[in-house]
Amino acid sequence: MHYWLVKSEPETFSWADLVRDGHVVWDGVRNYQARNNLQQMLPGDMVLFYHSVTEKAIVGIAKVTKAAYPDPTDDSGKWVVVDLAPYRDFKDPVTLEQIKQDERLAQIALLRQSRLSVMPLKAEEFDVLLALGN
DNA sequence: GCCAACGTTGGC
DNA sequence: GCCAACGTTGGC
Repeated sequence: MHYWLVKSEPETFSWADLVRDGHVVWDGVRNYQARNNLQQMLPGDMVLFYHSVTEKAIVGIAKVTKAAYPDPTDDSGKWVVVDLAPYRDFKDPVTLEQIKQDERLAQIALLRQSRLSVMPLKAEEFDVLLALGN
């Protein structure tokens, strides 16, 4: 079991959209580091869902339902997607501000590499965020 | 709206 | 292979 965090602008695709649809093909990733992370995801892995730009908060937990396969929106064959399904809502969204203020999360990739859209989380970080989010 | 941090592109 | 120019992301 591994833990991950993905970002999405809620105006483009929100947690509510994922809950409504029941699943999503996580396509459009065009960054090598993000792709490498996608390739390591396995079914059952937990994925925290972060709303960037307007909300700046983690709002729910998704699960990987299908491991990496070629991105159908890409002709070059270089890029991959995974399938995600909603798993749990965060009762209390965990804001970027909260994350910054929690010393246990000082090393989180979200803060250290602000532009990365798919990143791994340590189990300890996941546990802290889960507790904050209820 | 601005800008820092990065990633990519293309000329040399 | 280097690096300047440019584009994008995302926080502020």
